[in-house]
Parts: sequence; C-alpha cells; structure tokens
Amino acid sequence: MKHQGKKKATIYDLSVLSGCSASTVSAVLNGTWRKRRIKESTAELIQNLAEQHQYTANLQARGLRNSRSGLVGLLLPVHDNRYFSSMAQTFEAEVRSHGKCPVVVSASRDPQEELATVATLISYSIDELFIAGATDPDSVHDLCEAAGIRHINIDLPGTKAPSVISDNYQGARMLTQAIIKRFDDAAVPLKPEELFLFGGRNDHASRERIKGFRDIKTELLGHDSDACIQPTGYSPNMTQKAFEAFYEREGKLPRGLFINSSINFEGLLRFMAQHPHETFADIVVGCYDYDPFGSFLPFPVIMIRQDTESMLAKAFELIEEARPAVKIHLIQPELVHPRTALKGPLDSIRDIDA
Amino acid sequence: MKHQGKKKATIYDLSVLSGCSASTVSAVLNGTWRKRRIKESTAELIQNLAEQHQYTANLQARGLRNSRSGLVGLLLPVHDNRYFSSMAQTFEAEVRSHGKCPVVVSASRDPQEELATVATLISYSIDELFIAGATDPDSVHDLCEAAGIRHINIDLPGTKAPSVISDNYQGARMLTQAIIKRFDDAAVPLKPEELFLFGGRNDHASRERIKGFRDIKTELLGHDSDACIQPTGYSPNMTQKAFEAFYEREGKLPRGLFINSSINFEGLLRFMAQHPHETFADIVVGCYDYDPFGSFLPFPVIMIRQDTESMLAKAFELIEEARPAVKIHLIQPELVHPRTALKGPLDSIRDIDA
DNA sequence: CTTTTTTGCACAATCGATGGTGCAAATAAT
DNA sequence: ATTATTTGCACCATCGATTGTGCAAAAAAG
Repeated sequence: MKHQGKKKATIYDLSVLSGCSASTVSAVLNGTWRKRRIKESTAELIQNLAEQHQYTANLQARGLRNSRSGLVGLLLPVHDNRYFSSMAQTFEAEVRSHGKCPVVVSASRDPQEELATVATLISYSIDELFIAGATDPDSVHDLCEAAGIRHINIDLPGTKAPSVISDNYQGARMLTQAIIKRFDDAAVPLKPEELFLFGGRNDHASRERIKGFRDIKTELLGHDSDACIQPTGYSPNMTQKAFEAFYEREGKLPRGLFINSSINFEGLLRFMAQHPHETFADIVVGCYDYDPFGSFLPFPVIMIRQDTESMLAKAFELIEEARPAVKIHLIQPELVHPRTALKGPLDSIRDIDA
Repeated sequence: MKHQGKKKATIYDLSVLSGCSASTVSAVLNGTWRKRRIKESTAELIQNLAEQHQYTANLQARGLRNSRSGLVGLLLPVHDNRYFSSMAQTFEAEVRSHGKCPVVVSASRDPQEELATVATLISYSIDELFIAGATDPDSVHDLCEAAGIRHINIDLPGTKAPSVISDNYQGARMLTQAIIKRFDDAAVPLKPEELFLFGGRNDHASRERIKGFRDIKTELLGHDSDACIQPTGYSPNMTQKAFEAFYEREGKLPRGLFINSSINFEGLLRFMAQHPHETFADIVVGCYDYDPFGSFLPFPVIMIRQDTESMLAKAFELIEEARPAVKIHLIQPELVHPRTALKGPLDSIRDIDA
C-alpha cells in the first residue's frame, strides 16, 4: 500500500488509465468539468481513479500555469513573542478558512532581509501578502506593486498601501492613565519624574505611544521631561542595560514604568533576575502588549492587548477590495488590568480530550 | 522606475535582449554557466541585463522542472506559545543559513489537519519536512515516504522516521525533584498527596513525564497515588476547570504542582484570576516548559527549558544523512530556577538601535 | 594547409496543469 | 430525411526554467 511507486500520479497517468485526455482529467479534478460539459459518468470514473491512486495536483505546475499559487503570506518581524505568535495563529485560521495556504515568515526587523524574503515569496507567486511590523513597508510595497501582488500593512503603517494598526496613541493614553491612577491612593503621590517610558525605537508605533504617554502625563501630572523617555530599541538586552544604568544612577527604579512592548519587558525581567524582590516593592508597570504570564507578576502590571483578530479581520476585508484606499485604519486596543488571563486564538482549537 | 511593466522579466526576455538563447541565460543566472563553458563576457552581459531588469527566477517554474522547491517546512501544533514560537524562530534562522526558504505552518494538534496540511506542502514539492509535536507522526511519515520527502520528527516521536525529542523522563525527574527540594526546610514537610501533576494527554511526552514524576515522587516521598495525576489535555480551559474542581473539593490547591506545559500553565493563570493572592501563598510550581514571564510569578516557579536549538541542530544533522536510522534521539532539557530570564533566539538578532 | 581538439553556444524536450478552440457524434427541430 | 443544435471531449499552446545533445567556429596540433 505505501510503496506503490515513489512517483505521484499526474493527470497524464489518470489520462491513460481512464482513456480520457489530460485536459478532461484536469477539468474533472479541478471542478470546472460542468462548465466544460463533461459527462457525469466520465467525471465519476476519473474521480474514482484519482482517489484510488491518491492523486493530488502538483501545485507548482498549477501555479506556474495560473501565475497564482494559493499561498498567502504573513511577514513578521519575529515569531518569538505572544503578540506576533498569536497574530500568526489567527492569520493561519483565517487563511485556511478561505481555502488558501498560509505561509508565515519572519525577517528579524531587518530591512534587507524583509526585502529579500518578500522577493522570495513573490518568486513563488504568492497571491497576497500581509506585512506586519515591517521596518520599511514602502519598499516592500514597491516590490509587491511591481509584481502585482495585493498587500496590506499591519501593525506598522506605510504610505503607499492601506494599513491596519492599533490605535497606539489612544492605547498609550489609556495605559499611562491607568498607571497613574494606580497611585491615586498612594501615601506619597506620584511625581512626574517618577514615571518613565522604556523601549521602542523611532517607528510609527513608538512615536505615537510616546506622544500618548507624554500628553496624558502632562495632563495629569502637570509636567513631562525628555529624560523620562528611554527608547532602547526592540532588544531585551538594551532594555536591561537601560534599567541597570538607571538603577546605578538612582539607586532604585522609577515608581511608574511604561514599557513599550513585551520584548522590552523581557529586558526588565533580566534586570529583575539580578535584583531582590524589594527593588520592585511599590512599582507599577504598564506594558504595551499583552502576555498572560506577564499579567501575574508580583507587582501590578497593566497591559494593552492589541486586537489582532480585528486587525486581521479588517485587513482581510481590505485586501479583498478592488482598489482599497491608501489610508490608515486604527483598531482600538484593550486595557488589561493586572492578574487577567484572557482567552486567545488557541481557545478556538478544539481539544480532543475536552 | 517602479512602473516598468507589471510583468516580471523572464529568461526569454533576457534572451531577446542579450541575443543569447534562453538556455544560456538560464545557465548564467543559476550559476551553472562555467560548467557549460559560457564565455565570461557573455555571462557578464547577461548578469548586467538581469540586474537592470530586476530579474528574479520564477521559483515555481524551477521547482516544476526540478521537482524540488527550495522550501523547507516545519509543522507545528500551534504558534502561540513560547516553546513553539521559539522553535519556529530558531528553525527559520537555520533554514535561511542553508540558503533555503522556511515555511512554518500549524495544524492545531488535529490529525486530520496535520495530514491535509502536509499533503498541501507536498504538493508544493517542499524539500524537507520537520514534524514537530504531531499527534500522528507515522501517518505523516507515510505521506512523506510516498512522496520521497526527507522528514524527521521533533518533540513527539514516531516509529517510522528518526525522532529528536527532549528527554522527558529525565526532565520530569529533575523538575519533580526540584519541586520537592523546595519544601526541604518547610515547617511542615510535603506529603505525597500534596504533590500533583496537571495537564498533558496520552502522548509520548506526557507519558514519560508522568513516569518521571511518579518515579521520583515515590523515591523521595515514599508514595504516589493515581489521584495525583490529572491529565487535562492541552487546553487552558480544561486545565482551569480541573483546578477549580480541585479547589472546590479541597478548599485549597496542592502545595506542589507539576504542570505539564506552558499551555496548561495558562489554565492555572485563569484559575488565579478568580482567586486572591493568598490562595497561592505557599505553593510551588514546576512547569515543563519555559516562559520568561512565567519564571517571575509571585510564587516559586521552576521551569524546564527544552533545548530547541540542540533539537533542531540534531534534526538538521540527521535529515542530511542518506539513510538516518529510525531511532529516538534524546536531548537533555535544562532546569530553570525561579526568577530566571534566559536568552532566546531573539538575542541573536541584531538590533539596529543597539 | 589539413586534421584534431576545444570552445561557445543553440535546440528542443521536459516538468504538470490549464483553457481556448475545434470537431465529430448524438440529439432535436423542421 | 435533412438541417440545426447541443453534447462530449480531444488537441495543442502555454506558463518559465532546466539540461542532455549536437554542431559550427575557433584554436591547436600535425
């Protein structure tokens, strides 16, 4: 049964077996046979043969002919954090439900690698591309445009293709406000110079978040100084160093921390590993990203959950439009209070033991 | 510059432009031109033209001709947890360094979907397949075998293809021992009926872990009863329900908890969200998976980090062998003490702000 | 100045599926 | 019985790249 010839059956094999022409076999097997007025009995004959011989279409051949592949790509900066991995999870489900094949690849936030990766995907005649968190979305756009590939930006916007991103400004305001509010009934009120923002770089998301942070901070605490903004890039290590430097200088951490992403939060973890519990005794952390474990740390952690489901839903909607307007669609994120375990994309997977 | 014709240049275009035949163009552009004794000057001419016209090979056409695609697949149960997402991250880097294109797909731990997904990958003439955490690796093997595709099991073993998995038995022993040790200087010593295992199902990994757990428990605490094993499947929800049921019954949690995976740990988080801090006052948790945030929870969390780098390295080594022996290769996992922030695959990504 | 060898490349088949076109046989209309 | 339709399918070019083969021109050998 398993050794029945290393070679996969082709329409030509079935053509011989059935006595029909290859084009008839092809039509039967790709469902266009009614349109081609093929007799039902012929169709059945061929379908049975196909099943017997475990025929599956060679998708490269089909793709070559159609100059489409049935592949839908998602370009990610990295896999290894909850924001992007849950995005990948949702993406896959969505693409599958459209009868296509999802392909998820990461490009390490490296503009060169982004372009190279996308070029490769294009060479496979990928049908559509979702560009998430790209450092240089517009160059990626140019590639797609030249190849005639429908594409859309997610998470970080571009200026040449429609973009779906979370409302970073509003989210940052919500988060900052929630952090400050936590100190409402503190013995000593929070001073502006005790509330810092760590992480991020000079991208659209970081800029918006910083703006939201500063606006609310000024509004509620009356003042905000540049010194309180510490963009460390998206690197745990750099973030850790920033915390160490601060601690070295001040002998303690800021009472209020706005951390730009869960990746930066990992920098704080590394710092934590080097210091005793007490260092974090009355600290309040806000993190612009949701991680279920992060939500239960020993100090209050307020998080922002970006609504990847809605973002992707909107993105799929737009990408199906003929000529979607090049504009930025904002999706509202959600404030997550400390000690909250939200459901995620995994919850829609049935568990056979359930 | 960007609108220079929607169509991508082909070797035929370059053939016309250069005055050479398509086969010459092909040879030049795929590097076999020396072997074909093409003049250096012709090669240069064509290479320049290719660059000017932004030629990139149509990989579907190449794949069709070669019946290879340059794609290397990783089949995952799910994306959305740190174990698998860091595996994906490592996998991508490794595949890229081999000059191939990584494709990561998940199949939701659903045997049907696993087979369907693999069938699709095979239809794209994927070159190699890494099968991680498959529920039915042997059926997947049959598909690959029939298509002549090199493949290997990771995380969960099969009986028909070589497998690289972590040493779940030893890992579980280490973890259980570490949990018990934590109670060494407790006022009241830990009793066997206070140490429970939650999560997992009837797969190879769970069975080994349960065995390790029970062996050490019996060894160190003198006794272990079946009641202390609560396999809840790999579902946060089921796990939460199990904890709720236990709590309902006993009015408290077990003092010692062995949690079978980070996914099950999320079930504990959901339980935690419903109960005050005090419920977890003197609890010790061991989790068979590492999650950086999980390591810093308010109670001691001992974790096992499975060595995905070594697993993948070994897997790549094996998959390149001509006829690798069908055996199980065990990779030692690492015990991670509470409040530890390990480096991960992201650390090897250069940060442009660094 | 022949004959042999080497150089440089063109030709054409092939991978598997698709879809426009055309044509004979079956059926219907007159 | 003849013409007009419809049915059912085969033929063939095509998508873009690869590769075995063959052959003329150039270079080397004699």
